[in-house]
Amino acid sequence: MATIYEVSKLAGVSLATVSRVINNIDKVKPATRQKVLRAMEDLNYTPNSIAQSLASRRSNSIGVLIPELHGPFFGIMLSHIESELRDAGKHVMIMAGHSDEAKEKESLELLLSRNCDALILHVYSLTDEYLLNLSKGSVPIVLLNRLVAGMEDRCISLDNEHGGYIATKSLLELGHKSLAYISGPHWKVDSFKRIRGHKRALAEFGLEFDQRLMFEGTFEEESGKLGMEQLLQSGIPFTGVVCANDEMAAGAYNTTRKHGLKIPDDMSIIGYDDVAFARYLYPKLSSVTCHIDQMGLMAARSVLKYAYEKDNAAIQKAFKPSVMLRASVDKV
Amino acid sequence: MATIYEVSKLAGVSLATVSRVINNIDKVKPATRQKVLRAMEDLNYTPNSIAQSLASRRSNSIGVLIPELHGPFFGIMLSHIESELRDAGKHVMIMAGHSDEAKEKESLELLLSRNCDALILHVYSLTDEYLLNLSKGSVPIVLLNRLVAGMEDRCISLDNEHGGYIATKSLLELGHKSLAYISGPHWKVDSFKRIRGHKRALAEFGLEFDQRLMFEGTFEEESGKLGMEQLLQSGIPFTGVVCANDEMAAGAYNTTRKHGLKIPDDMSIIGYDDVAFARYLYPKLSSVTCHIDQMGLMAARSVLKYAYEKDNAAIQKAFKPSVMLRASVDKV
DNA sequence: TCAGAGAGTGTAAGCGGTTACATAATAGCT
DNA sequence: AGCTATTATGTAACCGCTTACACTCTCTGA
Repeated sequence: MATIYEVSKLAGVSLATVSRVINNIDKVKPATRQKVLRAMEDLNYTPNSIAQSLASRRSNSIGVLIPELHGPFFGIMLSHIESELRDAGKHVMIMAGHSDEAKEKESLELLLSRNCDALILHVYSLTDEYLLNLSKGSVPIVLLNRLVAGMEDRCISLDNEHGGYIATKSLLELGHKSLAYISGPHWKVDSFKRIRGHKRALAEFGLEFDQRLMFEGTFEEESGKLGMEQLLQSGIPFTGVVCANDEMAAGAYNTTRKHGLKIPDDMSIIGYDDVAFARYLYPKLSSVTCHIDQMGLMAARSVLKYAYEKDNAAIQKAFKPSVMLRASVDKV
Repeated sequence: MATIYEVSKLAGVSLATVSRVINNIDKVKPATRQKVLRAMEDLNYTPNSIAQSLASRRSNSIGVLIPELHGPFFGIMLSHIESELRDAGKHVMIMAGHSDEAKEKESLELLLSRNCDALILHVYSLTDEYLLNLSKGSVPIVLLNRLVAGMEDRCISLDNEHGGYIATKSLLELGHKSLAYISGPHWKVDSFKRIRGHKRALAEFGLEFDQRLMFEGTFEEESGKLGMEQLLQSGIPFTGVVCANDEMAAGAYNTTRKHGLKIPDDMSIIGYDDVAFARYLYPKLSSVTCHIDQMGLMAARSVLKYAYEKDNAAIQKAFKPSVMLRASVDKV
């Protein structure tokens, strides 16, 4: 790999001038610029971005820490973050935190030690306190799907309580009087809030929450199957089930059919997240759409604003999910 | 951020000694090591990996270039690459190439300029020649889902012709005599090879290939719908359809139902890739599984072998897809 | 007792750039 | 032409770390 030194020698100018040409800063006489470009071309030179980063204490790269690299949810988010930043000439360093405190911390430190200009964090295990403290450092951080007091302007958040509320409400409005709920792990704050919304909707319609119609799943398809199985066997009658994500809803479909029940005639089902495959299911799954593409986009824009002072695009911080009703639900 | 210099001053030793402690190389007297560790702790010091990388010309990071960040396929692959490498203390820099030559090249150069110790490339637009040339450079590269002559030992490849062959064959073995095919874009080599396998299976069973039963889709659900629509309207009778991926199969499900046909009674459908949601569909979608998890794993191991001389795990280079028959197909 | 070996540590020259500051070249004006 | 204000370029000190090499101490064994 050629270095800037070789370029400067070939072009007959100083290191500084080459650097100026590379970075397009300061004025360089057109003729000189040409000589340098020519030399760069001849040597097939690419600046070493590590060296640039060390010297300039900037890296043009944004660290992104998400729970997992797979899954329909994160992929979309990542994809939008990347394309927006790439269009702005920045690039992303992606790491997975696996919802594990040690790993999240380790990844975070690595991203920092790599001179990331900013960080987009979608983390579960790190505490509010830790994040708040981090946000006081010199590297701008943006939080995804989280709202931490004291740094609201850096949070792209989603109102999970509202999501749980509208999911349940949309079924109640169809006349359902008894609903089951398949939730995610209770310790996850997202799960917890959705449940709260569920209860609020029930209360609003004058219905009692029945603990026996609540199943705690894992967000995986298998637990949707299992949950539906247990709910049906409980003997408590219900005409609809609200699932805390689409995978579990897919599992619920499976069990429902196995019991000879028709969707939506005998059982209305609604999911959450509205991932791509919700529309592939038959009947098409109703779901709560979380605007993950938009959230990704806004995280990217926030970074452009806070880390690079590019303040030309509107930024939405707080998102409210909305319901997509499809063939999986019906009047009772 | 504290620097190595401050640590050395606080510990009362030289920079070199601190560096030795950090990297665990050479012998350092236990007492000295303690002093250094103590100082590091006190200053809450983390080595600046950019500087480490520049000085050592190594980065402990592997560049990964894939077509897209979203989609069920790439997510799984990425996920496996990342976890294997992470277990080995390495980390990944991920970029998306968007199947566009300019972007792929640009991303590649960025990864190189970031001192990546090795590269895992899943690219479509770069030519064999370019890749072969690249592989002669000093940075080890591993190719995913591609076989380039002259660098076979660096290729993790998948036999797409065979995949197309077994997909079709599995339907023919069930007694089908007339099959339609919904393919991906013909210019993509993967699509092309699968079609070739399809034709080979037909020939083997003494069946003529009928161009009118071939639809060129885009690998997206919508084109599966559209393709099935056109195929059904063509008037040529067929009892099964082979789809070049699962998304299009999902689309085909949709259209098939709309026409009042039952799956698998009236129409057998098989997909390709065997992504997660194939099992969520009803009836469960038969598919060709590509072992993408394994391919990701092997790519990671190859990197460990070629870039870090870790040669302890077996590496499989060539993969053959296999058929997963589920409820979406039946005897005719 | 002393040379030689080995262990432990320090010195200083990079790695490939950026950038404040100094200096040289040119342009603009009287 | 002469002087100043700009503009263009060069010089050299970093950025934070690694590492070849030199050096200083023990510790052996003859």
